Amino acid sequence: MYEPVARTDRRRATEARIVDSAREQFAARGFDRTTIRAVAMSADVDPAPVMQYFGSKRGLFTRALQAAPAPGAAGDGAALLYQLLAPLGVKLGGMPDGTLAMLRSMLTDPASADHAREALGRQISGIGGALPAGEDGADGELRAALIVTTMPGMTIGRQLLGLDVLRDAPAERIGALLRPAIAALTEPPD
Amino acid sequence: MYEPVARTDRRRATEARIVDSAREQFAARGFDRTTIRAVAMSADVDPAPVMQYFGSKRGLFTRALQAAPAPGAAGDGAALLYQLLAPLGVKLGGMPDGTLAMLRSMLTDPASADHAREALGRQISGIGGALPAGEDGADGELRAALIVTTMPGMTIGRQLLGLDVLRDAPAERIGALLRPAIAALTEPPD
DNA sequence: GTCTATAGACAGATAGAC
DNA sequence: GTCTATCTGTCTATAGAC
Repeated sequence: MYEPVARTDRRRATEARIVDSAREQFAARGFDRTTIRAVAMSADVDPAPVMQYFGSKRGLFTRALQAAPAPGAAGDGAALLYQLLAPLGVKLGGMPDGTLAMLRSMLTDPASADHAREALGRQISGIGGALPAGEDGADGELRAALIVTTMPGMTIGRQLLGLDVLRDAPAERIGALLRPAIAALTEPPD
Repeated sequence: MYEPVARTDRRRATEARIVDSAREQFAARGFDRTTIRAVAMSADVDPAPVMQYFGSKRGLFTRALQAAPAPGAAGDGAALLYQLLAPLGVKLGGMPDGTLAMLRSMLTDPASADHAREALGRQISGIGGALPAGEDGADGELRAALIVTTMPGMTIGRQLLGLDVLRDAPAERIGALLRPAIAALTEPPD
């Protein structure tokens, strides 16, 4: 009761350190191969408190993902162009660790797959709604899906697999090359 | 010595059944979450012979991948267009299980990552060499990489994550929409 | 040759000492 | 509140019985 603030602060700092370490490891190794023990050691704490704080390994994973802003679903036309490029990871030269953690685990961990499906689905709906519909009934959602899936494709090649050609290329160059391709998908087929 | 053929045939048939089950499971769950036990049960054999036949879990995984033809590196111009579309999984409406197994595991299993890196690298080199170089020195390899990484991106969305929009769309439609986008990447920037 | 039984390792989670 | 020690379960891999 005499130093509640200091104690709470220490606790918060420790939690933050654990979450940071966890996010790095989840991004680097995926959910399954990341161990509570390794995270604790990296954060310089013991494994027991980690369980105490977050309840379970999955709880820690969820917290690590939450720290990174989930790709939103801005709806208006102005946000469209931003949505086309920013999520591609081109602007910042790389996706944040939280997103990488989700991408890394989405193919092997069902919960991560659900998370990814929902996040990508939101992006597809947002972009698809803003795309002009083709006269032949071609709905924009499919074109939006193809645009959106370009993000994980390139991010996987560039950051997760580390393909030399993609990793060495400056972000602006990639953006410049990608822009006309995305534009082609934006316009309805004739 | 009296029925060597029949015995060998039985053995071959059993091995084939095991490899088929393994390929399905590796494609569905990835390397880590696939267990020898589950594969054996699915193939209706006991786990012990599986180890006897393939030496290790990794050996079984390798065999399961080998069964599927690795994306080749055909070099001439005629193969280029085929390389652009066939690996996209559009033609056949889906990638074979062996490829899905590799894709599923490449983000969490280092050996699978190496395999994927090499396979994609071959495709990039093959296509990049055939692409016309830009006058500003923009090399074709980067554009080839962006073309090639479209494959895992779309396949992940369509088959591994199972995004509704992509899964429900007919393959020809996807191909038709993708063609102009790929064409935009094929031509050097001005 | 095929299968039962087990060894050995390592994970997540928990209970109790300090 | 923090950590040591342990429990429980699951896996790969191996050795030995039939």
